[in-house]
Amino acid sequence: MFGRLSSPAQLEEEVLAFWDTRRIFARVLEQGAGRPPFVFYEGPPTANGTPHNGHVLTRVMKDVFPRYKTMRGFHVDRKAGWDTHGLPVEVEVEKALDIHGREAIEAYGLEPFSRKCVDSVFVYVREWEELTRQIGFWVDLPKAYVTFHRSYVESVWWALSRLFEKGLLYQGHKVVWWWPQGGTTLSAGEVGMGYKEVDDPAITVRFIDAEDANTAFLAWTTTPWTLPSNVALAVGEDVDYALCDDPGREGGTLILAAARAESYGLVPRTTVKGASLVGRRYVPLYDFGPVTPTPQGSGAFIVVAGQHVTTDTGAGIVHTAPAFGEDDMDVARAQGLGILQWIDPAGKFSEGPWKGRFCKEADKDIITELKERGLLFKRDQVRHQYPFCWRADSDPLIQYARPAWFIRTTAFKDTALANNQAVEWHPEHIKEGRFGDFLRNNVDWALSRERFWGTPLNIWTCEACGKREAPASYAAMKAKPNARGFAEGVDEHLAVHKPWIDTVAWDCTCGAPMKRVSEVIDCWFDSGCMPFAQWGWPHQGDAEFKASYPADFISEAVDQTRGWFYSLLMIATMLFDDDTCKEYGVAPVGLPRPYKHCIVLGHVCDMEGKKESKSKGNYTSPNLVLRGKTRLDAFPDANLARGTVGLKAAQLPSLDVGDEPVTLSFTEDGVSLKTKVVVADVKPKDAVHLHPDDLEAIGAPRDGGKIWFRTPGEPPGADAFRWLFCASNAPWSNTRLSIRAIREGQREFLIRLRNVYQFFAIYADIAKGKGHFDPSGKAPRPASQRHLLDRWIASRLNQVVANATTSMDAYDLFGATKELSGFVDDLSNWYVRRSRERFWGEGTDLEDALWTLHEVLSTFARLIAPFVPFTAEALWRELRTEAQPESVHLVAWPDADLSQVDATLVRDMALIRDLASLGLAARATAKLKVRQPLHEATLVLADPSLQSAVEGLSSLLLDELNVHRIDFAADAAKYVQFAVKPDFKKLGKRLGKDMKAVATAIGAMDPLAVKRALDAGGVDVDYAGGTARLAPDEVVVAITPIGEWQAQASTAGVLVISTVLDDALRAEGLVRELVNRVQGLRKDLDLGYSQRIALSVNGPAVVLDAVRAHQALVASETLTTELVLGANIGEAKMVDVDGNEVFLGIELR
RNA sequence: GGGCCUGUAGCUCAGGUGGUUAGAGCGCGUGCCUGAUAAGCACGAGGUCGGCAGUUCAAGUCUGCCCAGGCCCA
Repeated sequence: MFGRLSSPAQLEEEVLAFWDTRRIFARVLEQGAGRPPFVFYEGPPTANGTPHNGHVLTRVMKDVFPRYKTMRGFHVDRKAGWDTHGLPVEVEVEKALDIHGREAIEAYGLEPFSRKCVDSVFVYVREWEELTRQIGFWVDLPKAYVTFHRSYVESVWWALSRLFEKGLLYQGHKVVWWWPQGGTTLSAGEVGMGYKEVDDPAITVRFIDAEDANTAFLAWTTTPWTLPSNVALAVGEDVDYALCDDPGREGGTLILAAARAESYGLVPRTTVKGASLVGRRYVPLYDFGPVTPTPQGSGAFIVVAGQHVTTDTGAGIVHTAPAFGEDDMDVARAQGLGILQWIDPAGKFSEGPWKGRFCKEADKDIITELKERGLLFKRDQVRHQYPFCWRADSDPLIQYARPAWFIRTTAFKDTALANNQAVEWHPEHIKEGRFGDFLRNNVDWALSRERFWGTPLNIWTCEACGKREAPASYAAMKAKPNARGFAEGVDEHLAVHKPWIDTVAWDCTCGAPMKRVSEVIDCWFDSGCMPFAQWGWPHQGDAEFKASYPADFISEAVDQTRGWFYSLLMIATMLFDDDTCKEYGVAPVGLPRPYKHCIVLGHVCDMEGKKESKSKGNYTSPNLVLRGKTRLDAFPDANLARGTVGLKAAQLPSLDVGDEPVTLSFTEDGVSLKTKVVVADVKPKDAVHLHPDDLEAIGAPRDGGKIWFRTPGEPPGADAFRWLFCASNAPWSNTRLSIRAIREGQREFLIRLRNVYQFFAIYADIAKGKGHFDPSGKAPRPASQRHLLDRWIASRLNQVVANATTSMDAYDLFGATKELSGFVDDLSNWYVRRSRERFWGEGTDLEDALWTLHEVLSTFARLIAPFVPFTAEALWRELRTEAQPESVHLVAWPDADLSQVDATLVRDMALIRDLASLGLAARATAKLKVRQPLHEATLVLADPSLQSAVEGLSSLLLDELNVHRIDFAADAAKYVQFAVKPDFKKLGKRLGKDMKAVATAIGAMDPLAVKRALDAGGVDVDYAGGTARLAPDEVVVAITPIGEWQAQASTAGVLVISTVLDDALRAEGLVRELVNRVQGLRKDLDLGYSQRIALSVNGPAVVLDAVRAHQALVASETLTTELVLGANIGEAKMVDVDGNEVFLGIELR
């Protein structure tokens, strides 16, 4: 028996259970041992948040290609990984502990804090593992690498140690968003949470020219407290600057951007280019102390050129205080300006008259003081968005330069660019666009972070002589002279973290103690070390590393361009040059490294095209797609009506349930309640509102709790989800996700395919029961001897195999899936549709049909396995023979057998399908339903040479159109008129400018005459520029129907149906109607597909006569062994047959 | 403000190297078929291919500028 396929969600659970009990994934890996490797790197996700739809996309992509390559004969190791370090982790822990800032964390204790971080990174690991399983992502979770594990940290240390030894690590300043009251850096995400609209002073200040006390530069700022730390003024080199009379100073001159003069009420006297101002010196506003020089020098108090200068606001001359702005710092670094930082980390002035005052609070006094000195030109106020601490919202954040460690990546810019050249990016534009651009503008990597939970920077400094060392491992530290302070009795992974690592010390050669710097590192550096750190290399895992470097394939979303794609490439560029490879016994990898192909994924968006985001709530939980249920926080809301559930407005379109109710319950199998979805002011993420009485009704506490939320109908399941991401558009364009879109793709592909299988299963079982079909036996006939339809579908299948293979080898997923959907359409809407009667028959043709469909389906199961692994597995399980592997994922991807491809047949069949369309359209216009047989259809082909092709396949056309005969019109002119036009593509190249004139000329000629001339070998066209002789293949002859014929036309030709009905045809039509009614009754009675019956037909003579004339047909179509006419048997039912009252009786036989 | 991407039917998307009836699915309307039924088929309505210039015999396709949206940076 061929089993029927379960509903998607159930089918998927069954397949998952099968994979588990039969260890299929493990066996796939075992089977791959010894095969050539295809290397895949998992970009580690972080498990301290729930997985969302974007992660589903990534995981699908990371699954499809390894599955494909496995089936193509490669060994694909798939080591999972978890990203566990970094600021987001700390933030989550701070939230959980309700503390914030350096002091609060230190007060809480660094040891328990780090332990909390470890717990936090795996809070949602079960959700991740469950999603990974349900979506069918095969990845080796038990062997996952974890970035905080000691072996991983020590690999990162090795990398840093190498960079240190090469002199590529240096100390400098990095401008960060700083929370002075908390003494902490905030992440970009945290800064984004704290923007408020505030009023700030906006002042324009005179900077007096050092050479000419009458001239002043005007600069504008909203942070007066940064003025004492000014070191330069920046101008745009191409910007026009105006010299104006200073209304506040007799004989004075002001310089500002010409475009801004009017807004200050100033009239330009002359203008000069910014470039001519560069190098002018000015008098510092204050003198609190010397400038701290940068490595390049300290040429402060000078006019410099800056690319960031705009003339949108202010004076078009930018006050530059590198300690308090990133652009300013960049300029300072580039120009060797030096730094002034008269604000301490607590945000207070460290020198001068305002010493001890909080920076922002000193603004007023600074302005007053400048006014007294005559330096204030104008005072305004601006209302703008300014960030505050998201936890303490009265504390403003400031941009603040902190000492930081850098990697001199700029020294590798050229190599990195060359490396990038060798990477195959999908889509291609990333190479020169987003990524190439980023590399060309490379700045040194700011490596260190003044935080707690991260890989500790492994640099130790001697307190006395300043000597520095960067040991590459824990063991190397222990081997140092008088090494001490190693954590005892602490988890080995924690021991390599703060604070335990901070006590490790040893003696310098000078005898003084060496202690570690306090910083941890950017967690992007962690992830970029993943190719070797996942194996703990070079301290361990030598064979594993060497076998898996570099990667053939990685894939992540586009936001990783500056993240993982960069860290991987830059670290590999710096560390794995040929010399290093030789030193470590790694075969030189050359370029690219460490990845060859990268698919850059677009974002998953809502139906408005907005990126799905947690805070907006404009997304659907993947669980609803996969299993139709998810857990949400329910909050009581007495404003809601009973029986309604409140969601965020943004969630409604994504949920896409329309007016249908959703079902809520407290426990998974508990009391359930159907509720209508309404909009409510829901604040938290993943939450709903519910009336307290409703909460109580389902057994939940009245003040809320976690509940189960179920959507109506069958959930689409993992394969439908995967198929959407594979087949709806190219992976790099954004996907607008909705349940509706998932279901649409599901219907078009999965359900259609499933229907074909169910059809096969029904008839294969019947035939098997009669001993007519045995898939484990030998096929009765080779494919070449079978029916045209069989040969056609085999041709199509092998074409699809060839094309899909080519596409997948080129990483063109979308192209491959388009081939597959096209094939399911061919299979369902033509092969099965036109072959139905063959499956009802018997004998060799039945066996051929069953064999063909069986072969096609089992090959197709292999073809779809990488994309929809569940459906593929279920199909394979039903179709495979005992001798074949038990899982489709243990089988090879099919090879295209081009000897089976009959390209002419494929072309001819396309023509027939086109003609069938014409016929159906003609019938529709004539209002003749298909069940009514017609005498004939007359065909005029645009290309008469195709006549024999049509004749060969005409029986298909006869059946599809229900006509008795096809005529090829001898005199085409009787039915159609001709129109001729040039083949623009062919002629355009030859004629060039004359093209238009020739087209006009030929259009004016008698089409019939042109056609005859062409038939005779060519036509001469006279036009303004002379005479052109056109060959037959340079002119397109189009035909259109003439007169009132029941005709339809396409480029293939014209098809005319005869509309004349006689009594015999009517009788035939009646019989087909009657058969249809009997089949309906059989179905109502739920009769088996091969159940024989006795049938009585009683009614008007016209019906009885018709049936009498076609007794054999009626009997065979309805499996009637006894036909009674003009009397009733059993409980006869009245049916309508074309307006006739007919009684049908059925009894089993 | 900069970079990259996108803009084609009401919606979601296809449309190598420029070539003259711009396609599909969904939705809508009409009709049909069906012993595959959680289906299927056909027909119809629906398009100034974001806008404006330019190159060309010929532009959805190439170039420039603009507009709108998305993402990443500032």
